Amino acid sequence: MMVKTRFAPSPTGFLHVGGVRTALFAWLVAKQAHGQFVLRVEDTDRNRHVEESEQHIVNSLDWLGIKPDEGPFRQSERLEIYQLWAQKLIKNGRAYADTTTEAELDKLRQAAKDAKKPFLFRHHRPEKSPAWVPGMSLRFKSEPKAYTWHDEVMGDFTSGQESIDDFIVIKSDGFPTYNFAHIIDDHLGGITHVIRSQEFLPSMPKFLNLYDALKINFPKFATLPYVLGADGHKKLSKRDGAKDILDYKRQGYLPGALVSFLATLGWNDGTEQEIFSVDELIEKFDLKRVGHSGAKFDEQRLLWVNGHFLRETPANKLSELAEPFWPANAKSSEALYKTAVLELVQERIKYLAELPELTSFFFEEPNDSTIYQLFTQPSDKQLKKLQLSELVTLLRASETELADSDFSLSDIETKLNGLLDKLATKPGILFAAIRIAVSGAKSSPQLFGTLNVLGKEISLARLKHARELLETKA
RNA sequence: GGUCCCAUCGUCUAACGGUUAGGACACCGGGUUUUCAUCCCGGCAAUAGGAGUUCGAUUCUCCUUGGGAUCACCA
Repeated sequence: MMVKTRFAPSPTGFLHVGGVRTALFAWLVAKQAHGQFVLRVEDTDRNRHVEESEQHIVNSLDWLGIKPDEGPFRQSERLEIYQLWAQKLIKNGRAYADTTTEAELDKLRQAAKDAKKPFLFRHHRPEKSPAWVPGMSLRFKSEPKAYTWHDEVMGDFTSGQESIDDFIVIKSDGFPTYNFAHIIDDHLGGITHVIRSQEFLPSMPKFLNLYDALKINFPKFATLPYVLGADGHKKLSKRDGAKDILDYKRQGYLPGALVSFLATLGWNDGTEQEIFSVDELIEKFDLKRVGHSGAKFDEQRLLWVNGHFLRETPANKLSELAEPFWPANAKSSEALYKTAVLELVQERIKYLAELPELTSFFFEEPNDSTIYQLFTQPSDKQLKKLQLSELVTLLRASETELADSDFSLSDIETKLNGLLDKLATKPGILFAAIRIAVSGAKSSPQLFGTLNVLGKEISLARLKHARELLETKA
């Protein structure tokens, strides 16, 4: 039988890393078995429905390369199907119209709570209920029994009849509940592996009871532990500030990095490998090696993974990816120039949205007061010992020396190393001074490359400008 | 409260019942003869507690503690 998995989000907002990981694992299971992956939108709650949500979910998965083979299906478009199965249930005496009001329900629940007893609706089943017609809610008539089942991740479970109860299958608005619809859709869709997060585990017995009533065979189940928020120990949720997965796209994270990071959040292959390509994941992923406990979402680690992927990206590909991230004043710059700049910062950039702060001085003159401040209050210990007049001398000498250079990388190196000997000064001093003059930044990419990319004209002009700045203040 | 799930460095995690409890992120230190970064080397740092089974327990069992989920006409 062909393996078929699904991801079934409800369109109530954006997708966050927790949801994405569930989708990823389901997708990996399908791809590994050369099976199919289905996207199903569980839009049966009209109150919580968010219009743009479905498109957002599709876009998110698409960005990550998690492409559905089928779907997106919408449950809201399959109402007749659920009606049909509901009738089947009624015919078999396994569902009844429920006319209990909300107030009555509250009262029953409160009474159970006061008595410190669990609330079970089946203890309050009406003796006889009216024939079910649309506009009424329909409740499943459970037949409590013990169950034993296997979970591909968590192992074997047993449950007693105390955890089985009657529950609503069709709401009074005519829409099915999750509890009902997902079972029918999975069955009709030929889903072989139901992979979902932990919050559904306590509901398993009642699901199983419904499978039985519907005469549907159990699929395989796989329960994934939670992804937890970084701050607390609670499951990641939008309420607690979980980020939209597309925020990572906007920040210049690479989909491959997210995928690798998310895959290893709760799973590993037993080796010491830390970074995985998608192909490796498809080959190596194994539900049996998914951990049982929740995993905190650690942005630091994601940052590291992303930096790794960024460094591995070929130059031409990186240029393409970086295009939307350049600072505004880079617009008029030539592609060749930007590529050269990018090459210089590639090893230090963690996410592409850092590009402006890392590269701004390549596109605009550094700020005078920043330069002045860096010279007068340097963080560098060696620089700190120098008088302004000494700095002026260093800068002037650099100008003279570089005026003769053809500004090739090797010549810049030769000239400046030569100057080091001439002035009998330390690289830590001379090069730091040049760096500040030219970049107005306390750190920058390697100096010779920076000068080379900036070019002779600009480099010399900035050296001169910085020197004059110091002279007027000296 | 009932039911259920979980428990190894700060974090992600590894360890056929036998290891100096391993790796990675973060942090700290050193090196790669300019800074930062990369890369390399090194350091810090963990089996929640208690019983039991066993020659031997991170690993199996039970209890305690702690954390979490769930008990909706939400999914």
